[in-house]
Amino acid sequence: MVAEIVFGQPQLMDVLMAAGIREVAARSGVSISTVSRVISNGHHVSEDVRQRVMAAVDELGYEPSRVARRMRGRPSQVLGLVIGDIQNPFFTSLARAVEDVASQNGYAVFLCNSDEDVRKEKMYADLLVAEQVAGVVMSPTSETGTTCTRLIESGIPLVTVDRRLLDVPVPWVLVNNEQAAYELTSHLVADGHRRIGGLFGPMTMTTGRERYLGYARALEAHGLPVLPALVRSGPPHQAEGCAFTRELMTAAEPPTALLAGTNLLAMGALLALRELKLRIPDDVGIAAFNVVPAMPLLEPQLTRVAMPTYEMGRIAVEILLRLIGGGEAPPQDVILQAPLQLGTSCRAHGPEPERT
Amino acid sequence: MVAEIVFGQPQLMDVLMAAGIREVAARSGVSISTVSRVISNGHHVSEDVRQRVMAAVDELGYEPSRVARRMRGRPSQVLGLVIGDIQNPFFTSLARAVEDVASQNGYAVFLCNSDEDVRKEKMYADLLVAEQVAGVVMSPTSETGTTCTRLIESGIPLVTVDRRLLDVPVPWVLVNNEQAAYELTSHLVADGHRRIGGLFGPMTMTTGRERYLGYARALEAHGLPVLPALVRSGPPHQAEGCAFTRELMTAAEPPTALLAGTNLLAMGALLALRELKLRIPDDVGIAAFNVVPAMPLLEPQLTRVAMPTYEMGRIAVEILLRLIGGGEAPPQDVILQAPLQLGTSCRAHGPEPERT
DNA sequence: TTGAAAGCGCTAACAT
DNA sequence: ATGTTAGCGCTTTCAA
Repeated sequence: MVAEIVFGQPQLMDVLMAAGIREVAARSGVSISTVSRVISNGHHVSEDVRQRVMAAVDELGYEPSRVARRMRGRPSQVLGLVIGDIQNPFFTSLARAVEDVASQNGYAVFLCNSDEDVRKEKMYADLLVAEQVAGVVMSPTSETGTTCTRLIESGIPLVTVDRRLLDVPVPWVLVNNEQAAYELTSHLVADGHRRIGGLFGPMTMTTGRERYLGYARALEAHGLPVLPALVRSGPPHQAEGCAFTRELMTAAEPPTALLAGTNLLAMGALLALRELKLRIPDDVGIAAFNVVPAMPLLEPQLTRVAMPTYEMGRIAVEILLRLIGGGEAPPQDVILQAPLQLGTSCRAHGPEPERT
Repeated sequence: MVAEIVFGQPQLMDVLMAAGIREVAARSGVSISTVSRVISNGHHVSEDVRQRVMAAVDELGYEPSRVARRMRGRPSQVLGLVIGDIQNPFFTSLARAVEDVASQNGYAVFLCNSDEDVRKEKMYADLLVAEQVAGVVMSPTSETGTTCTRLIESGIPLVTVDRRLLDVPVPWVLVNNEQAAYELTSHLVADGHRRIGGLFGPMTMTTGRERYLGYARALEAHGLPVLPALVRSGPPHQAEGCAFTRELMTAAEPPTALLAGTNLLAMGALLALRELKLRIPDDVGIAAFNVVPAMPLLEPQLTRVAMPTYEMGRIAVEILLRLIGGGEAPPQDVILQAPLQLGTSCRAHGPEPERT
């Protein structure tokens, strides 16, 4: 009340220019350190002063500069998210989870698409250091943490999702890839398939390798051979899913079913099968990792393991925040289960193909 | 060469600790201001010194703190992207474009999901001010720029995409919504439909209103009445698309075709039609704005206008960067065309429904 | 061409 | 409980 009169009518101008801590101090008649105390923790300030300062803050629409705070070594309120491609539905959902948990805790997040390119990933990792982010969630392109050395040296907490780094001790959040692949493959076998093609991501990544191992282990467990001719591995994109499927299905002895190791490989496979006029599941069975958003519209429904993408993102950030807070107990690595969901895409065949 | 000897062997330690400008200065035997000049613009430094400094930069793995630079009022290398929901495929594609162009120009981008919630949008707008971002791309939730006042006062350039702000002069990038809706509707009419239902986003947003206007104008142009009973408007989500479609199709006099005003409304409509066991296009025709990623897998292919989402994002950032650079010519608003793509989802009906 | 010094907006010792 | 002061890592006058 009184203050308004004492300080004349600078309101109009002050509101126009983004006010700093000094303006707030002047307006409430205290020093800037008192203002800092009020807005930082509120300790060691009389109620009277607190009120006056908060009033000035409101009137001036003051917001402390997060940049200046970071300069003072305060943990910044910013996280980095490094993923392959936000357009991959798997990462889209993950990103949403990360942003949700981050914003709930007052953090903003940098979106970084690596395109599975090590150089771009390193560029972003270094940028995040330069931006002094408080922590990073990453789905790394390579199994070695070479892109993250500077990040790690800087002491910035890092958590990986979906994939692991093998040479640095970084907490991770994954699904049980091998088991999920084992279950999917076993399901196809139980449905009567004997020649099962496998489409996988690169064997240089934990995901591709582990899923392949689950596939191979399942075949062996059922006394079936693992035929290299039926296995394809490469960049986990739609184009490769298409190409691999065309190759496999137009070979002399095509498989009777396919296991698609990622969502985009599955998308590509479905497109190729349509192009080849092969019906699902009559001509070929298919089971897949992960799903696409339009899943409910597809006919038939795919038998699949549903990746807990949102959960993975949520948990990763929670671990990260604990690390940033200087967590007491060392945060654990986390393995989530990816539940098998039955569709109608791999109906049992007879041991001999039925002639029509 | 010489420097390596002169300065002993601090390499090991220096590399471990993230080096600052001081370490670089010490190592190259110059002052920090010289180092700054070298890494900033390179002006007014002798070639000899430049070389020495760059060598030290390399050896120490020095990267200037982007935070400290921002403190000095330098335009930061950070953009903000405020969208409804990264999980909406429309925004996913937009975000990818924004990140692409941004990273090509050395910018990082904050991902901000507003959930079409004015309060969350304002929270983010203020946060972006506090982070001193260089500019913001926003798809605003409201037609009034109330959430952006502080942003605008701070002089941070803003460009809106897909939607416009009516009360503040902010450049925008849109598609010609009214024309696109007109074309889609005309197409349905040409295919023999007389009762065409319309599903739209909120009429409080430019997109919803303009698309409704195009729909209404097309009906009138063909001598058809605009029946409020056949029009629904609400949050442009899948759930509403479902609910609206159920309402319309189970009414006493259901429409013979639907116009879906957004991608998620279309998704919902397709789900509801499947649930109601209505076949497309035999039982009901449908035409839609925008597409879903799994579009190529859908049967039948939808007649639709393809939103140039990536283009919109790209152009928005280009305008933004020009504004940040203090562009000479005032950047124009941009209207993109959304091309009509024909599918088989609205096949002509006879004037009288055929009984089976 | 180079260096010394001020200061961006804030926080955290250290005084009072 | 409050104020004074010294920086955080850089850029940028201003001198030399």
